[in-house]
Amino acid sequence: MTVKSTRDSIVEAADGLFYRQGYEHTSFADIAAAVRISRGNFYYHFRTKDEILDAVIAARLAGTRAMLERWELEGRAPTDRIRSFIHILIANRADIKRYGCPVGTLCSELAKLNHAAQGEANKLFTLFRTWLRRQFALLGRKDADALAMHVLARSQGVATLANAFHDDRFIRQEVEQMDAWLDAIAAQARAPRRAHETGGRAGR
Amino acid sequence: MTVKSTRDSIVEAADGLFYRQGYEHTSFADIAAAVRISRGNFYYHFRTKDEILDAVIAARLAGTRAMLERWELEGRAPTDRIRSFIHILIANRADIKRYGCPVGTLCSELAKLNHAAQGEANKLFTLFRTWLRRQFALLGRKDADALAMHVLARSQGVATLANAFHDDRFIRQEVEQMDAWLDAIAAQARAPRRAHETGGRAGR
DNA sequence: TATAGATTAGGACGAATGTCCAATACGCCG
DNA sequence: CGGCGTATTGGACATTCGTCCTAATCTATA
Repeated sequence: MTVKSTRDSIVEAADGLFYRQGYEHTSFADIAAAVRISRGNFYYHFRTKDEILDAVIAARLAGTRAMLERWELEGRAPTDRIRSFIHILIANRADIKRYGCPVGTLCSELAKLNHAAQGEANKLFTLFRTWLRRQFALLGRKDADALAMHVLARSQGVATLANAFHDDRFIRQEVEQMDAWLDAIAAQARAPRRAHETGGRAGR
Repeated sequence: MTVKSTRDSIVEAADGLFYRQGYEHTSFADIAAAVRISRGNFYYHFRTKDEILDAVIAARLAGTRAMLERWELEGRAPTDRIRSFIHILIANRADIKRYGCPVGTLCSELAKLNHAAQGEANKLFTLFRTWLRRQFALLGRKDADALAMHVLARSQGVATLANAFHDDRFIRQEVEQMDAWLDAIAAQARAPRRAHETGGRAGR
């Protein structure tokens, strides 16, 4: 890996600042100061703030895709892979407590701003959604999409509350529950005849 | 009810704008225009933007307290009351799809701004949390707080994803699941000896 | 009606913002 | 070395922001 280009440095710094301070609250000056370049140079690479946002979202999409591919290779069973997803709540708990979920908070902010990049940002969610859906489908679930949305939603909720209450134990508690829930799904996949036992359309 | 005072009109308009556009993205001029008063008059009632935010949060806290008391009176059994909470997702689904949860999005934004009013805004969550906890405690649950946080988290997650995907069916689906989950809890409350059957520390 | 206090209007202020440009420095190839 | 395209600099710009002040208007009481 060669030396980072200025453009990449800008995107990287903007990414972090957008996450920690929000998109609108981050100024050109903030990013330029973080990269230690002048605002003029900044303008050479990106003509508008929206362009930076587009680049940041594109970078996040690429990063997410790479991460999902990694999980796909590392996890043998689909349940292992889904667990990889659930456990980012643990791995990133320090940041989540302080800044919430990078995806959820960005999409929420852009929705309020009615920003043109809303659609692109939401693709981050879609990426996780389709990936999770495939994993559940591999477990033979007809309701794979509903399950994927369910896992996504619970993770989002945990992130939001962990952010508000700065509560570490709560995160672990909820992750434990989601693990148990996932175990039940895995058990159903091995003995599909008794799937009705746990009730609920989405396999709870 | 007499004519609304100017101050109350300001708080009401600011409340709506903060919800729909976000706190930072809403300017003095926006609020003044919504109330149809001059910025000078505005300044007479509130000297800083933070003061308006404080007033809006105070109003929301009062409104929430009143709503919880109403639910307390209307619902005979604790499960009925908890269901009242869950079903605001349905009642407010139009707004939630467009702007997310008023509490969650405000707290998230203030966290990123590292705003002084974070603590007050989080009290909105605490209000729901303690109220839900009491309901679960009335059902004889030792893990009432964990259950309260669980319900809160799931609602937050549903709101966030409904906002991102503008999905109505998803909301109904998840509410159905939460209803079923609540029914199981109610059944356990009636037959507490078999509570271990559904497993999970938080009574899943 | 006169007067004091509360309310409203409209504009001024500096700071910060996103955007843009002209001038300079750098690095590679002839 | 000379020249050319890329990269970088620092500052100019109009606008908007939150904040603040003064003058005018309304309202109620004496």
